[in-house]
Amino acid sequence: MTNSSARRSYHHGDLRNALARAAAGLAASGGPDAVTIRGAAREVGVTPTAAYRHFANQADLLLAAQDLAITGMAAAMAGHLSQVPSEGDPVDLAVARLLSTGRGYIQFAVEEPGIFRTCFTGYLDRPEGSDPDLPGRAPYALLGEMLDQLVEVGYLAPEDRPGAEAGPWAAVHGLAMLLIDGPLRGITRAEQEAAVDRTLAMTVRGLATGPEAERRRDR
Amino acid sequence: MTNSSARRSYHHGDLRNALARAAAGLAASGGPDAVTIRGAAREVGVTPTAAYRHFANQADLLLAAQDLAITGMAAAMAGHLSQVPSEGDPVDLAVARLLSTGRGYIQFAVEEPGIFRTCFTGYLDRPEGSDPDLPGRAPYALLGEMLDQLVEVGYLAPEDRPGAEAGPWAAVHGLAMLLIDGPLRGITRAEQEAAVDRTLAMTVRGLATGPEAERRRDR
DNA sequence: CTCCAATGTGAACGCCGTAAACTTTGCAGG
DNA sequence: CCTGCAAAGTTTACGGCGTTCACATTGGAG
Repeated sequence: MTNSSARRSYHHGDLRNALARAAAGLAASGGPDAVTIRGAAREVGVTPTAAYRHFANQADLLLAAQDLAITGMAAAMAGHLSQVPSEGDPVDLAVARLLSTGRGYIQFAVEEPGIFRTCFTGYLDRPEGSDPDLPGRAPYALLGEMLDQLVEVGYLAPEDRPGAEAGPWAAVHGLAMLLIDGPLRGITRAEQEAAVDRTLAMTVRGLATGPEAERRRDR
Repeated sequence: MTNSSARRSYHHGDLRNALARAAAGLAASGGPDAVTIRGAAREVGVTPTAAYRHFANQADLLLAAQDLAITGMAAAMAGHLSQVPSEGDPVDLAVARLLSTGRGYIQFAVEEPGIFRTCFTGYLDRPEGSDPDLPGRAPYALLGEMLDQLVEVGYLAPEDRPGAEAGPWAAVHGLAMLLIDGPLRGITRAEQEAAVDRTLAMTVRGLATGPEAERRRDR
C-alpha cells in the first residue's frame, strides 16, 4: 500500500498527487474519517507540515481524496453498465440500463464502502455559492441519460421527466447507505440481493407512467 | 444549552444520564462527530475521566446519545403521523399514512440533521452477533405496519409483502441523506419539496401491485 | 554565480481518547 | 456513633490529531 517511489531528494517533485493518492488509500480502507494529514504524510514519507504547502487543511486534502473517489466510482459504474447487452427490445433495453446503473451504484458501495462514503462527505462545510457542478453529480448525470432514454421509448411519461432523478437516486443511494452504514448492515448476502431486487423493482415500477409501460402492464 | 442543574456535592447523583443528555445535545448541534467524552464532561461540569465510571469509551457514550436520538426521531414521526385524518376511503387512508410516515422521516432529517445522522451511526464497529433488535429499526417496524395496512386494503399484493420494507425505506432514507449530507444539500426549499413529492410518488406507485391499485389505475 | 521563491523540516500548542494512581464521599455493619 | 470499604470523582500523563511559526534546503531565473 505504501507508495513505492521513494523520495530521492529533498524536494519530492510530485508531493501533492502523492498525498492525494495516499489520502484516497486511507479513505478506501477506513472511510473519510481515516483521511488525515499526518497519515497521508506518513504514508508518503514526509513531514506532516509539508502537506500544508499543497493543501490548505485536512478538509482540503479530503476534497482531493473525494475527487479520486468519485472518479473511481464513475469508472466502476461505467464498467458495470458496459456489460449490458445493446440489442433487443428498446424498452427492455432502457430498463435494463437503468437497472444496471442502480445495481452498479449499490455494488460499488458494498464493495468499496470507504470510497463510497468518501464520495458523499464534506458537503457540510463547502463554501456557500460554490461550484454548482458539485462532485457526486456524475451519477446524477448518468441517471439523467437513463431517464431520457426511458422517455424516448415511452416507458416514462415526458411530463414526469423533469425532476425524475430524485426518486431513483434516492432509492439506490438509500439502500446503499442502509447496507453499508445502517441497520441493514450485517444481513446475509442473499438478503442483501433480495433487498436490492425489491428496491429496484419498486423503482422501475414507480417510473412506469408512459404509454408503453401501460401497454406492457395490460399484457 | 449548558445543563442548569449545578452539581452540589462531590457526587453528582445522576451523572450517567446527565452525560448522555449532554452527548445528545452535542449530537444535535454537531452530529455524531461532535459527541466527545471531554465535551460532554465539560458540559456537565465534571472531569473527563469521571465519564469512564459510566461509559466504557467514546463509542459507548455515542451509543447512549444514539438511543436518545432514536427516541426523539420516533416521537417526531409519531407526532407527524397522528395528524393524518382517520376517516375516509381505506385505500386513500393507508396510502396517506405511508406518505405521512415518509414525509415525517425526511422532515425530521432536514430539521434535525445532527440527530438524524446520529441515529444511523456506529453500526460499523458493533459486536458481531449483537442485539438483532438494532436501533434504527423503530422506523422499520412503523413502516412494516403501514405496509401491512396496504396489503389489507388491497393496494399492495400479499405476495409482494415479504421484504417490501427495503424499497420505501431506501427511498426515503436516501433522499434524506442526499438532502442533508449529499449533493442535494443547498437546493431551495421548493426544489426540496418537489424532490420529496416526486420520490414519494414514485414509491407509492412502485408499491401498487394489488388488485385495488389496478382498479384505481383504470379509472 | 547568486539569490530568491518554492518546498521541505522541527518544535510547539491545544484538542481529543484513555489509563493509572489518588481523593472524596455515602453508607453498611459493628 | 464510628469505622472502613466501595463507588464516584480528580489529577496527572501519554500518544495521536490539526495547525502554526520559525528555520533549512534546494532548484532555477537573472
